[in-house]
Amino acid sequence: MTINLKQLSEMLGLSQTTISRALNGFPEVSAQTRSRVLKAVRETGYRPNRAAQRLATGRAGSLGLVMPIAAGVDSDVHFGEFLAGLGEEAIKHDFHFVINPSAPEDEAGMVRRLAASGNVDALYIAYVRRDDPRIPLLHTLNIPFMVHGRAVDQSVHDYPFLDIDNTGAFHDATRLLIQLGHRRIGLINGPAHFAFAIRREKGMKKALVENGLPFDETLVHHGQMTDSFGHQVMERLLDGPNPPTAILCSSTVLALGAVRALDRRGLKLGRDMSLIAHDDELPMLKPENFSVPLTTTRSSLRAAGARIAERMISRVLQNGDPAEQELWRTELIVRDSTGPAPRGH
Amino acid sequence: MTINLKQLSEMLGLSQTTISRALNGFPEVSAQTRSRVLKAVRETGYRPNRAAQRLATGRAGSLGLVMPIAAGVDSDVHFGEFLAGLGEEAIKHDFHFVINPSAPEDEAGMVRRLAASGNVDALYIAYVRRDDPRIPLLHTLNIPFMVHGRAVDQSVHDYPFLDIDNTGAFHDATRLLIQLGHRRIGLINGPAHFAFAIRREKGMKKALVENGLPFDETLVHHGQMTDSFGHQVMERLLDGPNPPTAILCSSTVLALGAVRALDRRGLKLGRDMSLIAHDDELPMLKPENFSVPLTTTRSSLRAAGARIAERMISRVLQNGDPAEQELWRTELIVRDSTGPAPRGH
DNA sequence: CAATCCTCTCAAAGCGCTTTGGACGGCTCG
DNA sequence: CGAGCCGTCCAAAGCGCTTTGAGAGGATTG
Repeated sequence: MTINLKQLSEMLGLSQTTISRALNGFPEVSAQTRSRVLKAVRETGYRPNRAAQRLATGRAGSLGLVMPIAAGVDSDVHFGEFLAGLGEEAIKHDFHFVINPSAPEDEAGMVRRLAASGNVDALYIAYVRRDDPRIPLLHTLNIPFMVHGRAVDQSVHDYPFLDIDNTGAFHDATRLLIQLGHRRIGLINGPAHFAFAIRREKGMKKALVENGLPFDETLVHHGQMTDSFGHQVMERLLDGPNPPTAILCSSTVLALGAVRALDRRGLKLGRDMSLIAHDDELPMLKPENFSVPLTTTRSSLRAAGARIAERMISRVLQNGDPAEQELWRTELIVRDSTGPAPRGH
Repeated sequence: MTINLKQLSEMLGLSQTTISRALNGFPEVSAQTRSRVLKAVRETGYRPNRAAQRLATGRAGSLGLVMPIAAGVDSDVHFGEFLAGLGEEAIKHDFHFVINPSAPEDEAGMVRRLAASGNVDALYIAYVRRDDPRIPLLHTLNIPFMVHGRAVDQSVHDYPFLDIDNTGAFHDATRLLIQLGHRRIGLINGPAHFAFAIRREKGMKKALVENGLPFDETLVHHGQMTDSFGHQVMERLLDGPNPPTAILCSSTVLALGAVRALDRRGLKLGRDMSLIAHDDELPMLKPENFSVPLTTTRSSLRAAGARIAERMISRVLQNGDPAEQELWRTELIVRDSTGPAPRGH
């Protein structure tokens, strides 16, 4: 139903070439012709067919991402926030994104198919694992890509990524707790196979070791970043033989559950228990709005999304970014959920 | 770098036609040839170029959605959950989706462009307004579409949608509160221009009227569905001259903030104040995990996403769905956040 | 044994765009 | 005045696939 180039060219008595050039800003079209074309486009509502455009040019303004999904698997709150950042930037350059849902176990296959399908200009991957097979795979695939995060033990190093300094963040947070006199510190972390979780644990461990404190594995728990998991772990820790006096949480969502467990027992945050959470700046859950405002390590997930889109797009448009690697430091924001360790410990 | 049909056909000494047919399951290819082709495909990693496929067939297995986005606008937690449902179903049919970010004020324009661009087979719209201009627009656009929700005052009625019975949900919830003896009931709702918010308010009003109770506008508040807004409204209501004894919340996220306001004042949920929230089944925030488990009107957003994908795909594949309209009833799940109205009221 | 029917394969057209390699006037310049 | 140039425009090729219409060869039929 929608009009195409050929029809438009017949209407105007011009060649398809001229119209194409007029639309794409080539200089060899007279001003008069160009405005005639633009007027006709406005009136007819003509839009170039993207598939044809892509076939002809090899690119069509789209970023690809694979979204891990499965019937039983929970969706991730952080995904929406990240997408918002990505979109915010993409819209400036008239890019859209193609989301391919994929079973978690087939992510590598989906990446490969997405790249070969030829309908994305660049690829994005996240939820990086320790030694993520997708990274070497992408290297062989000959398509621009960006990694959100970075692998831990891997021979491949020269790939473009944006990551936050997870180790540094949790190192700093732990050090603050130690300075406040805490000796037993718990960690409620994300799933153990994710690189960010590995690094956060590492940062915590490092600070403990630097200060001559033991690292107690029983205080560390990995799982889904949900309210329920935070609650469950906190309960378990409090019921343990020798509960910690401070807790690190990998997300404010986990903190939500953890705090609830404290409330239920009448324990006061910042006095009976200190807590520092990592804050991705989810708009629906602000650390300053907790009953006791939360001390956090802060880094905007949305800003990361925007930056990643920016870099992918500039690579696609050939404006550089030769495998640049970016590591963002997080901010340690001290609020009321941290306080001196209770006596008797 | 990736191999194409022509190269593959030369490798095998077969025509492109035969390979295409072998791959797409046409009967007129001998079993032997077919398996030879499949073997070669496996070995070379050949994938048909989607853009070419789309150009040739007119379809390419993609659903389009526009995502409202802007620099200052918060991302919506519910979006990710919905997307999960959509993806879960899409993957079964090897569909992907194309997300076009759009400034909220240009959503109609983006819908039009997306339809004309020809790179989606069907369109999805959500965040329906009272009299949403996108619906009549889609009607003229000659592309399959699905509306999540439905408009309120609109001359156009014959479009395919999936909606939940928002009026019924809040009617039932309100009736329960009235039966428990509540006379003053507050409502913390989503943004006032959204159809779902309008219907929820209507449902509440209806129950009040049916029971001869007055509808007090000062107890109704509209805004972003965030923790902060829930908290802010609850504080304001409690500080008012004649506070309600029960509250309806349009989301568990709003309830989160509202409950926090109650906790801060030492008010006990289910005793000093009753609360019913609408529950979209966000995995990160379960009503049964609140300090006092929440009574809710429940409906799975994820299931809605899956169903919408299913219907769009079946329309694209010509398997029917002649403008079918679906209205899902919600379940009223009674937990501990509702109780008899306190005496003295 | 010729006529017919399958079975399997192919060449070529076409989807809607971009881009290459001219072509055609009207200028300027020596 | 003819060579060269510039400003505009165009015809046609090509992107990688699907699909139409046909053909070659072998099997089946009367």
